[in-house]
Amino acid sequence: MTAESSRAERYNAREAETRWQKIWAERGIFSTKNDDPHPKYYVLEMFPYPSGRIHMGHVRNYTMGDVVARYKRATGNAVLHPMGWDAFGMPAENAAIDRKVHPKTWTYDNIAAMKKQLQSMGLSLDWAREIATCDPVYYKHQQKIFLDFLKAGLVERKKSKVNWDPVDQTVLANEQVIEGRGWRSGAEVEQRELTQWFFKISDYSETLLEALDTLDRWPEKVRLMQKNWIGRSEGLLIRFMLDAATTPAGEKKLEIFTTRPDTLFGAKFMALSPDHPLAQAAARKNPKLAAFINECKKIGTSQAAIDTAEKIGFDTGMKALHPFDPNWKLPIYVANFILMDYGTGAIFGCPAHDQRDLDFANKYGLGNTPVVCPPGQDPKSFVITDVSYDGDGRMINSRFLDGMGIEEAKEEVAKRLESETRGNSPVAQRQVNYRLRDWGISRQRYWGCPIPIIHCEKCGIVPVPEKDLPVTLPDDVSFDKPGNPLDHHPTWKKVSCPACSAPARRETDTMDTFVDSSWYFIRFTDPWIENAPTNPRIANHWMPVDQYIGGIEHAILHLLYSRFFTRAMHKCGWVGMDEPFAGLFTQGMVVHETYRAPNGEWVEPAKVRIESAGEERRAVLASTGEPIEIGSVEKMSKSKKNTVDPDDIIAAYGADTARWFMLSDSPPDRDVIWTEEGVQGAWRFVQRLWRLIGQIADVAAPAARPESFGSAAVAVRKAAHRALAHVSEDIDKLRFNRCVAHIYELANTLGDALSEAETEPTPDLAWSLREAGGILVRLFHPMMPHLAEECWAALGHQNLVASESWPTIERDLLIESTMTLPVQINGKKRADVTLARDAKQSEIEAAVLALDAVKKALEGKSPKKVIVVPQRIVNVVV
RNA sequence: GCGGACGUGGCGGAAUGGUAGACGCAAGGGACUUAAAAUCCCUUGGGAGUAAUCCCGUCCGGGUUCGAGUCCCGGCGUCCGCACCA
Repeated sequence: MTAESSRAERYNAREAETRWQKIWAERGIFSTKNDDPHPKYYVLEMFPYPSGRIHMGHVRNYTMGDVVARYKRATGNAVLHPMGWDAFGMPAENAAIDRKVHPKTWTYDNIAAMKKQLQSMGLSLDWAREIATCDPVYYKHQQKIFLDFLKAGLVERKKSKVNWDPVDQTVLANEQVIEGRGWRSGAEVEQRELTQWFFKISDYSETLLEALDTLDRWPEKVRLMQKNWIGRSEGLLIRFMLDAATTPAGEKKLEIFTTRPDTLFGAKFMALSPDHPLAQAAARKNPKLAAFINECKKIGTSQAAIDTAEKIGFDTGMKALHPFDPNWKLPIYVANFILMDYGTGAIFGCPAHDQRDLDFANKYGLGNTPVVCPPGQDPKSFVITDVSYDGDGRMINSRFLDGMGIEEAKEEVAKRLESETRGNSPVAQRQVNYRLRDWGISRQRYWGCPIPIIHCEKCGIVPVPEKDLPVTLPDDVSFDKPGNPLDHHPTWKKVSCPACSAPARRETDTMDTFVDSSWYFIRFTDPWIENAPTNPRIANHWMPVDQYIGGIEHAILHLLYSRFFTRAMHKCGWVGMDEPFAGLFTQGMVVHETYRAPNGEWVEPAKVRIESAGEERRAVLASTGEPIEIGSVEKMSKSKKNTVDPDDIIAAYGADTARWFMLSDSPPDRDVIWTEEGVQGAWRFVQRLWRLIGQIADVAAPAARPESFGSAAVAVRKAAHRALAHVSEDIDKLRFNRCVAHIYELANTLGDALSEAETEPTPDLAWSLREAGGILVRLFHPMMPHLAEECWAALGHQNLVASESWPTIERDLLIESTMTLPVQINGKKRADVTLARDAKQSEIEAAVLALDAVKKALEGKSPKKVIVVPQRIVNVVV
């Protein structure tokens, strides 16, 4: 075949990519109209924090989203695919402290730089909807939402123990403490008692938990993590009467929460949190107890200390009466391991069936009585010493419960205690407890959304009137002193009370940045509306997000907050649904080998040259040839210097190569190993596609579809439509690595077909090659959009492939007229048999039994059984 | 401790209970070239055999099934999440 074309031999990605990006922008093909009548599809990737430069994780995330967006557009949807900036946060303030740059300047410079980088990736984003959360135009509405939540009873100000990050000098939510350390600073978190603003997420514990079952397009793993985080447990709230002789006057009863009321006859002691009111009351009369409580508080300053602290208790001398036996008195201890903010802050201890209670009882000589006997165990010989038993069994030593199963016993105890009253209240009631705590949103930092509240001596807490929104951050702040710059500002916090005009103080805490990201996806639906956070009609049109893509690290934090926020905004009328993300996909990380010089220093991949001699693979310093040790494959990080800069890759190979490699090989939810060889492979394929399409463009094909097709043409057409069917299905299921494989297969097939056609191909084959080439280009367009445009133009099309619709599958071509069935003998493959597709069962059997291999195996006997699975396989059992 | 996921060639990985290893990478051999790059062709799970072909093979041990990488039971290993939650 001749290829004397004027077309460039090699595809110049740099030149072509900027050219096509410009054309897309000029024609505005990615801007989405809110009144587009096509079925809506909202695809969203988690918006980035503007740290300064994008990293490979962003490239992977945004490539996946872009594939979905372009595919959905091609299949006839109105696609909403916006981008913005999670722009408030500590790093901007750290930059201000370290480099004397204003957080605003730093942030907006970073946004500009990163936007340019994202644009160089060729993402089909609607930039007209761009949002920065640090923009007063955005946070004005967030303040309005805060005030709405306040009115709706979803905001609370309360004093509580909070997680204090001593490095960032701010409070952190429970979700933001990872292994006892601040999620951003890594500093050991301390416990402090402060007055804070809280969102009452715990009001929604039950719905947040229950609705997880409806999120069938979320990863099981994420749903499970949220379920565990919400931590529902069902149990019984039991009121123990106190022994009047041993307790202070006025204290009559002690409430505890238990999930094991069945073990009530195994009780040996009661334990109170050091913060429990009864403990506090007793301490006022008992200096030794007061000293003990003080001791507990000292230990509990850092999370690490709590983890390692020994379980200690103090016998208060008080006694509680067993609910089923007023003569049975249980000693009441104060113990350091009882949490005040779970349940009632008090427990009854059953040492035989709870390891922690057993450790405590053994330490203080309280003994134990087993009340659940494991199946097959003789109750007389069942003894607990150091290991408690928490398994199933039959009740023993438990009076009227004896012989019952655990569940039966729980029910019996509940029934009896519910119907019994002491004073005016029942002895017990069924209760559900959650581990989930309210979301503390106060941050003692500057670069965040101001909380629109004024503190007045006379009027107390006064919301900022809506006409005064936004409460904007002052620009003239100083970062010289530690602490909150807003607090140090000479005038900003001094205001007059909106209610009584007296001098008052502005709230100087700002909101947790996770508030900013809890509703941005709703704002994207109409980012222009000025007088309200949302236009509910438009929000309800686009929401929920059909496909959300981001990292697994947000499995709890951002995703749980957003689910809460959507419910709360629903309550306030800003949106009409509870769940923000119908589909969620969590992508894996980008990892890379690490390299270490002989002096122990980490070396950047860009400075390393890999040399392979046969099987061996070794690394040297590119500049000197000095040998370098190849270390383990790890998440790209600055500390190990194993990062690759997307800019460098795009400059060297183009965005399409980077995008293609990101989607190849690894399943998208697993980690992908970035290798130079892999990028080279992707780059070679880009060039190969360009040559292949060039060759196809040179084929003289008839304009009209031929009447009939020869076998070579049919083979080409079948390959194209098979690939089309596979790629369509695989994009739908986000299996990009398989899409890549099918595109390779089609390219291989077309390459082979071209080289097999020795002379100029027959008209039917030429037409089929053109058809297949056009399908191929549209198939790889979502992954490599610039190359696809270039190829589409080379094939003679005047329009943009980005606006072209997805090819239509000709189903007839997927059906073979003959089938080749593998023939097994006793489950092992021994032969193939090719038959007409519609061959009858009896015909298949006859053909199989006539095979030499089968005859040989049968040795003249008849088979025990012949299993024919239509279209699949035949198994002969001898 | 509790909960979950995973374990397939030299590597990344394919495989509705139905031909294990698609596709890519790496490697080896060859063609083209003065040479290199680029490109193209061939080989590539292990073993036996000139060959046809046969045997073994999806972490280990059992089981269900005509048939198991896939389902069930029991181990081992790796990774992740939660962790004084009563």
